[in-house]
Amino acid sequence: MGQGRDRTVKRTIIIYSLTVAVGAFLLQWLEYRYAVHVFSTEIYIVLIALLFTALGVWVGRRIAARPRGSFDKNVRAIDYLGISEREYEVLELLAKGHSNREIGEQLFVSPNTVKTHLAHLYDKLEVARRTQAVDRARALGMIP
Amino acid sequence: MGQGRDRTVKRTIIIYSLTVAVGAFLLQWLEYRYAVHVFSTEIYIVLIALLFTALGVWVGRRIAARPRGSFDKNVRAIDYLGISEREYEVLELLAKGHSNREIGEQLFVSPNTVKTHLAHLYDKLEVARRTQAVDRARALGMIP
DNA sequence: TGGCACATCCCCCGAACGGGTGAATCTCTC
DNA sequence: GAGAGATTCACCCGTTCGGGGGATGTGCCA
Repeated sequence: MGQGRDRTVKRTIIIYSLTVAVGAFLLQWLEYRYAVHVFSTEIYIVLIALLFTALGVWVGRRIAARPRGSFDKNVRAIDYLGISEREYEVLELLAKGHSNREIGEQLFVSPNTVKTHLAHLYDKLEVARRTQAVDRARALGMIP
Repeated sequence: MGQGRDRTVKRTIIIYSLTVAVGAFLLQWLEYRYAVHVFSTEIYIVLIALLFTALGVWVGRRIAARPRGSFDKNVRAIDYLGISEREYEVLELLAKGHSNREIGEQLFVSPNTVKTHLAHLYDKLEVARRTQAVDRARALGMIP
C-alpha cells in the first residue's frame, strides 16, 4: 500500500541530488569563468542558505504530503474490536454505499449473511445504523 | 477553520528565523574567536547547505502536514452541483450517521422535510442511497 | 407581477434495513 | 474430542428509507 509513496520519496531524492550537483557545477563554473569571487563571501553564504532552504522546503513538502489514495489502515483498532476478515470486507463495501444485496453479490453470499456480519459490526462498533458504522469506522481510521 | 494552521505556520517562520539568526551569530563568533577560517570554504559551503537543507525539510514538513481535524471544504463542487445551504446541513448530519428523524430534530424540521432535502441531494449527487451520497460527497471533498 | 428557487410540510407505498432467534458448517485451540 | 470463534444461511417483524406525487409560503429578479 506504500509503493507509490516509496517511488515518490526516491524521485524526490534523485531530483534533490541532481539539483545539488547542478548548483555545485554552477558555482565552479562561476569561479572558473570570472577567476575570482564576484560577490563577497557573505552574499554567497546567504544565497546558498536561501537556495538550500528552498530546496529543503520542497523536499520536506514532498515527503510530508502523502499521495492521494494512500491510507494507513488502523489495524490496532480492528484487532482491538475483534473485527474479523469477512466483517471487514463487508465494512469496506458498506462504506462505498452498497446495499446488502449488492454486498452479498460481490462477496458471493446471501443478503442474510451480509446482515449477520453487519449486526456483528454494529455490536463491535457500538452503533445502530450502517451510516453510523461507516462514520465510526472512519473516525477510528479503519477505512479511508 | 484554518486558525490553528495559521498559528502553526507563524510559529514555524519564527523558529526558522531564530535558527538563522543563531547560525549567523555562531559563524561570526567562530570567525572572531579564531580570527581565521578553521576549515576550507568548500566545507563551510557544504555544512551550510546541509544545515539549511535540514532546516528547509523541517519547515516544509511543518507546512505540508495539515493538523488533524483541519479540512478544506470544496466549495466549488458544492456550487457546481447547486447544493443549497439547507441541503448541505442535512448532508453534514447525514455523514455523521444520523437518521432522518434525528436530522429533523437537530434542524427543527419534520422528517418529511429532511426526506425532501435528501431526495434533492440524491439527484444532485447522482446517487440512490444515503450511504452512497456520503461516499460521493466525501470523494468530492464536500465533507471531511 | 409572474416565474423561479428554496424551504417547509403532507400522504402513500414498496424496498431496504435492523433486531432477534435459531441453526448448520468449518477451523483452530485447549 | 469439546469448545470457541468464524462463516454461512433462514425466518419474522417492526422501523426506516426512497420515490412518487401534491401543497404552501417566502424571497428574488427580470
